[in-house]
Parts: sequence; structure tokens; C-alpha cells
Amino acid sequence: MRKLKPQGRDNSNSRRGQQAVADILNAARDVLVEEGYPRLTMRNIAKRVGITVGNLSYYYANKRDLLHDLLEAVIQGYVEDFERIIKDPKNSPAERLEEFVRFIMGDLGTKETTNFFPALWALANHDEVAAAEMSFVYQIERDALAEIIGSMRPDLRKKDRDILALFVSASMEGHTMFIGYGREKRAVASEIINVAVSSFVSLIESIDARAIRGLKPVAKSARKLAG
Amino acid sequence: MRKLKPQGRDNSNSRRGQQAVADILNAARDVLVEEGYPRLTMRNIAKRVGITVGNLSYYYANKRDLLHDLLEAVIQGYVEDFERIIKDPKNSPAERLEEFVRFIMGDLGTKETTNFFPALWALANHDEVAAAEMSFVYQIERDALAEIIGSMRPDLRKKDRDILALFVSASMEGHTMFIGYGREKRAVASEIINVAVSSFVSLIESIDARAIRGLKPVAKSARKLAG
Amino acid sequence: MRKLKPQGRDNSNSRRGQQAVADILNAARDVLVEEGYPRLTMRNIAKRVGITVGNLSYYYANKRDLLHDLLEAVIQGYVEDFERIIKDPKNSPAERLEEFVRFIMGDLGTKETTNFFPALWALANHDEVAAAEMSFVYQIERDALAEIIGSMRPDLRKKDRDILALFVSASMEGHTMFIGYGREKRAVASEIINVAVSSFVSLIESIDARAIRGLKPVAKSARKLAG
Amino acid sequence: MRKLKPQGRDNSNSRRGQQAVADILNAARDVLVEEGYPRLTMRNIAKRVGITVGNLSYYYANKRDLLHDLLEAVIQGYVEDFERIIKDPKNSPAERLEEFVRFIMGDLGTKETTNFFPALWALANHDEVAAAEMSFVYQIERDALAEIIGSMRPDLRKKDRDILALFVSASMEGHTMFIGYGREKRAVASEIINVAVSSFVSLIESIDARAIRGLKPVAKSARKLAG
DNA sequence: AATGAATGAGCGTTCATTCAT
DNA sequence: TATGAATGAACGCTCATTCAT
Repeated sequence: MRKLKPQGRDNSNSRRGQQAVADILNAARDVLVEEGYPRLTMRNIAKRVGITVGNLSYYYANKRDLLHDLLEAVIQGYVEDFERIIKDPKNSPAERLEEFVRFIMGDLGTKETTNFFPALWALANHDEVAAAEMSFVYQIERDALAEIIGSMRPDLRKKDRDILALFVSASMEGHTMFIGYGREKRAVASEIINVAVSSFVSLIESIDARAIRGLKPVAKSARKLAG
Repeated sequence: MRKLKPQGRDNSNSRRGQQAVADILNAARDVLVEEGYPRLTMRNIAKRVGITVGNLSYYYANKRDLLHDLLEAVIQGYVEDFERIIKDPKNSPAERLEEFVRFIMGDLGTKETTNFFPALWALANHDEVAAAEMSFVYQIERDALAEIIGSMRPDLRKKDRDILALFVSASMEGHTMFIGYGREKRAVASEIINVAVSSFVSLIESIDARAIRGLKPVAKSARKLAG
Repeated sequence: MRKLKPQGRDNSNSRRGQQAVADILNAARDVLVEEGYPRLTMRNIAKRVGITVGNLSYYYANKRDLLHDLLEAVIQGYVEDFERIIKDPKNSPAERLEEFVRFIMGDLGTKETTNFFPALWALANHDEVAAAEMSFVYQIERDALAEIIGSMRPDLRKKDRDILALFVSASMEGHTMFIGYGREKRAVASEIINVAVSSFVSLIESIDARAIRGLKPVAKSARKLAG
Repeated sequence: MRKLKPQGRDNSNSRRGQQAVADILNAARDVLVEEGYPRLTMRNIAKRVGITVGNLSYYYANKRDLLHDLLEAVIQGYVEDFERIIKDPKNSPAERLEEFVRFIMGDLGTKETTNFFPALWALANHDEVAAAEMSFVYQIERDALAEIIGSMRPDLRKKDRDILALFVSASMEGHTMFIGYGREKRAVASEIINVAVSSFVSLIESIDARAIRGLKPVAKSARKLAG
């Protein structure tokens, strides 16, 4: 996970204030990552920054705003990563897909990412601010994937490319809690990523658009072949 | 998501006690699902059951134990589902894989599953009880998958089958927060599940064991084929 | 000021709870009377009762409700006083008026009344609950006065009787902060009450209905008479 | 209510400082009038002036001093009004009394007066500064009234004139919360003021000094007359 | 004169937990 | 079994005040 880039609030003009806001968001992220959302309290954040609650609420008058800026800052970091990868010229679209998958699934092994995203998902289920931020970052991720997929399969319709992007994105994210930092299957992360790359590249290269709409039974035909 | 089957604790001898514990766990699950973990308070649970906090603490002296039983009960429901599917005789292994995938990814569209599992993942990051329960249920899921994979690809080593099972399992779970109940991409759940079935069946049927270990570059060879 | 008669809430069934609520309201009234509204905090009330804040909010989940019950209980005491006086058979209506005035203006010398009502008036300007309670108690007071006035002056229309009742009531209340408990002019309270009785009785007995509507200039005619 | 005339403090030498203090006191009065004393915070005042809390505390190092100046400034406005009315030459003393009553009870219908004075009365019960200011303004009011009463009734002793002045003053003030700005009985303010003028003029003109000392029973004689 | 920053206390409220009945 | 009552800590937030710049 990357450094936070706070958007600022009104304190943006003062150097001390900017630094304080950055410190607060960093501390908040650390609390969220290390102790979990239920412990993300104003007091815990203030303690980690080394200021008083009173002073914390000078910068953030309420927790809602702080959470909003925290999620925004964290997510902005990923968005910038995606943009960099997309702009990176690569020989083949498949290579770009591979790099993208390796980047996402590699990053998911960092402590911050491993802990941040499940918290975001849970939060998004009951918090509109979190839901909006989550929606935003994954839309960017899918846009990047859809662009790569489009260059690999110009024959596919936009809607199909979007579905494939969604499938690849969601599948990658699902590995967070298994091969993430300190997680049970962290040891096989490398193999899992290999499988992922292989599976996704193969899927994109060879899927028949009819299969997306369920017009091309897979398992049953496989049965016949096997029989 | 299925009815909860509380394991009981010491109240297992009394019929009334069993019912009360079941009511409590159902209420607790509802609170968790509908309001989120931070709102899963003893008071909220008691209110939903229609008893007092004092009486709730007769059944559960502390929140830890209640949470433990709640997770256990919810998870036991899934374990029973997996067992039923595995025992179900099917013509082909691929069909069984398809059914398994369709079951998991279909269930993930229910309100309870959509909300319960992200909460469990987030919780597991900072709570050992949750981590243990999560570990347990996914081990069962992977065991089921590994068994099916083994019947599809007897040539693969156990370790490779386990990795493939992990990949399929994690990939499926990752769709919870995207095509789950009320989620942004719920509308394309059907297409996504088609893609998943197609992708997983194809992956299992055709993956080369060397690819798992990274000995068979995918994207680069793909480039050559494409070129 | 009289003993508080709390209406109860849900705790009305339990003897301990009833006593606790009564203790709370008494303590709250004492805080309001002795320290003023800005110091009427949950902590101050709890301290005076000898319980913890946590326990206080077991009886009153929020301050709003507590304030409502406090005002209601205090005001109910006065309402009962008014009713008793009205029912009290007296030889002449004028005697009843005198008794009423002496009761109100006598009570206004008690510490509780002297401090409670200005607080209520100030509160009513920005708090709807207080405004409603204030409106209620003075309506009762005016009803009592209007009834007496009606028996003294059956020739007056209801609207005129109501206006006279309002004038007498408001005039009496205005003395609270001057001849009330410990106030600057407390020493002449007795003389002031004599003047009040004399003035009100004389007013009711001799006012011309036209004067109420401004059709009978007072000062100017007085000038002529004086001239 | 009239414009505030701040007495200055040490900032009196600087024109900008004078203006700033005036702005602060005006803002403070507005907060007190519109939001009530509990909301009369340094922050609210500063916000209304458009300065920071830090700067506010340059002009007023503590809230006590600010409150003192606020009350003083507001009250000085009334004192000047009283003086103007007294100096105003009128044909008859009764006319002067009528004008005084109409002025006071007319002013009491302005938003500022309606809200300011109940706040002052409540405050005076627990704040010596407020008590002193309140004492001061009403002494002026009573002095004015006593002077008029003296010219109407040269036969009365000073003590009796003072008591009558107190009665008239207190009675008038008592109408604030009933016929004041936006209050329940505002609609009959005009009739109430007519009654007040009629009642006060009649009282002053005809009261027997013995009645003040309770030597001339009013209601009982009335009974006889009625009987 | 004016700001931004900071403190420490206190606010109303909620929490898990305990316990006598 | 079940309730009502109670605690003490923590929650998000606001407050008057201080102070370096």
C-alpha cells in the first residue's frame, strides 16, 4: 500500500496543518489496518498521532469526515497505481494483463492491503461513504482491465469485456483473505498467482461470447468428451 | 443462508434453553447481517430476541462466547451444504464442479451470505475465534473442491489439486461484494456465474502442472502465438 | 413548590424504579433551581442522586426525556394547587381572587419557584418541550382566573375575561424576579402583594369593557379630570 | 431593542478596535437572542462576527468579561430610552405614565427584548454580573416610574411611591413571555396594553396608602358590597 | 490584530458486564 | 429463567482557554 495523499480540507494552505492532516490519516489507516474498524476511534487515532482528542477534532470536526478522507486518500493511491500500469507500454496485451494481475495480487500481500480491503468491504455494506469509495476504486480497476481485454479480444462486445473485467477483478480480490499478509495460505501465494495469470489469460484469449450468456454448456459438453 | 443449528453449550439438556439459544443466535445473525458488526451489541441482540440484557447474559456470560457460537452455527450450515453436494452422485466430475460453483455463487446472492462473509473476513483479521471459524469453513469448501478436481485430473499431485481448489474457492468468494445481494453488479450475476463455470472447468481440465510452478510462461508464449 | 409527582415511564411497575425516577426528578429540579439550566447536566443530576451516569441513563436514555418529565412533574404540582383553590368554596368571588393572588404571589417567594420559572421562560424561548409545558401550566392558571373573573363580572364577554385573566396572571408572574426568594425587593413582598390584590380586585370590579378595546382613553380623560 | 453602545474597555483608543468590539457585542446579542444562553459560546460568537476564536480572545480574554460588556451594552440602550421619555414634556403626569407603559410594553414585543430579558432573569439567578446589570436597569426604570407617580400623587410617601413603581414595573415585565415576539398571546398584545394602562393609571390615581400596608381589606369589603 | 494550533475538561450517550432478586 | 438495576469505561463531540507566530 502506498503513501497517503490527503486532499486537504481547508487546512490545505498551512504547512503545519497539511502535515497534521497527513499524520492523522496515516495514523487512522494504521489503526484500521492493525486494530480493525471497531477500534478506529477518535481517541485511538489521536493517541497514535500524539495529539489530544480536542485537537484531532480541530482538524476533523466529526468522524464521518475523517473516515471519508481516509478512504479517499487510501483509494487515491491505488488509482494512481492503476494509471501508471496502464500507461506502461508493453509488447503484448497479454503481457499487460499478466503484469496487472501480478501487481494486484502482489500488492494484496502487503499488510495494509490485506487488512484494509476486507474492512472496506464490510464497511461498504452499511456505510454509504465507504460504498461510494469502494465503487470508485473498483470501477477504475475494471476500466483498466477492460481496456486490456479489449486489446486482446477486439471481437468482444463492450458489455462482454466489462463482464470479463468484473470476473477477473472480483476473482483477484477474493484471494486477499487467503494469500494476504500473514494469512493461512500466504505460503502458496506465488503458485496461486501463477494459476491466476494462466487462468485469466487463457480465459480472455479463448472464451466464446456465447458462453457468457449460457448458450454454450461447458460441463455437459465436457462430459461427452470425457465419455 | 440456512437455519442456524446451535451446538448448545451446557444448555443442551433443556429444550427451552435450546430454543432460547437458537433464538439468540438467529437474532445475532440478523443484527450482524442487517446492521453490521459494530452494531452487534448485547443490547441489540437482546432487543431483537425480546429479552433483557440481563437474561441474555444468562445464556451468554460474555460477548466473546456468543460471537463464537454465532460464527460456529452459521458456518455449520454451510458445511452441511457442502457435504450434501459432494454426496450427490453426478454423471461427470465436471458437472459436479459446475454444480458446486453454481451453488456457492448462487448462495452468495442471498442477503445473509452477502453481508455475513465480508464481516467474517474483516473480523478474522483481528479476532482469533473468527479466524478459526473462517479457516474451518473454507477448508471444508476446498476439500470438496479438491475431491472433485481430483476426479477430473487424477494426474495432478495433491499439492497442485489443493492449490487449484484454493484458487477456485478464493475466486468465487471474491464475487460476494460485487454480485451479492443488492450489490452494484448484481444484475450481471448470471453472466458472471457462467463465466466462472466456464473458466474454472476449463482451467481444471487443461492446466499444465508446470504452469502452477511458473515453469510455463503464459503471457509471453501467448504473445508469440498472437504474433 | 411542591413535591414532584413523576408520571413514571415504563418503570412505573417497579417500586424501586419508581423511587429512583422520583429521586432523579427531585435531584434534577434541585440542580436546575440551585445551579441553573446550563449546569443541569446528566453528570450533575447523577451525582446528586448518588448514582452513576450509566445508571442514570438506564432510567432516562436521553436528556430530552428527562427534561420533559422534570418540567411535567413540576408543573403538575402547580396544576393540582390551582384545582384545589378553585374547588375551595369561598363567600365571595373577590375573596377567591384575593386568595388566588396571595397563593401565587406567596408561592413565588419559595426558592424553587423563584428559580424554576425564569429558567422555564428562558428555556421555552428555544425549546419546544419547555414551551409546551409552560403554555400548559399558564393556561390552567388563566382558566382558574377567568372562572373567578366570570363570577365577579358576568357582564363581560368571554374574550374580555380571558384578556383580564392574562393580564392578572402575567402581572403576577412578573414579580418573581423582584420579590422572589432572596431577590432584591423580597423585603417589600408583603406590601407588593397588598397592592396587587387591591389593584386586581379593583380592576376586575370596575373596568369598562370599552377600555380593553381602547375606546375609552384613560390618561387623557384623567388629565381632564385632574385639570 | 436598540443598537449596542459598547463602553469600550482598553480598546477605546483605537477606532478599529471600537468597531470590532461593537461587532462582537452585536453578534453575541444575536446569538443570545436567537439561540439562547446555552449556545452563547465563544465559537458561536466568533463565527457570527466572522473572526476566529483566537482573535475573539484578543478582544475578550474570557467569556465572563464578554458577557459583562454584552449585558452592560444592551442595558445601556434601555437606560437611554428611559431618560428620553422622562425628559419628554407632557401635559399631564398620567399621560407620561401611559406613554411609559406603552413604550415598555411595546418594546417588549420586539424579538430582542422578548428573548433577552428572560435570559437575563434566568442568568441573574446564578450569575452576579447578570444580577448587578439587571438590578441596575430596573432601578432606572423604577426611578422613572417613581418620578411620574410622585407627580401624580404628591401625597404619597417616597416608600409607597417606590412600591407602586415596583409593582407597575414588575407587572409590565411579566408580560414579556406572553405577549412578546412570537409568543402565544401576541395577538392580544394591544388589548393587554390597554388594560395595563387603564389599570396602572387607575391604581396610581386612586390607591389608598393604607391599602399598601394591608390596613384596608379590599376583597372583604367587596364581598360586603356584593352582598 | 489576527490566525492556526493545541489543551484538558466536560458534555450526552452507549457499552459489556455484574448481580440481587 | 428472567428481570431490573447498577457500574465503570469508553464513545464522538464541544467547550473555554492559551499561545506561538
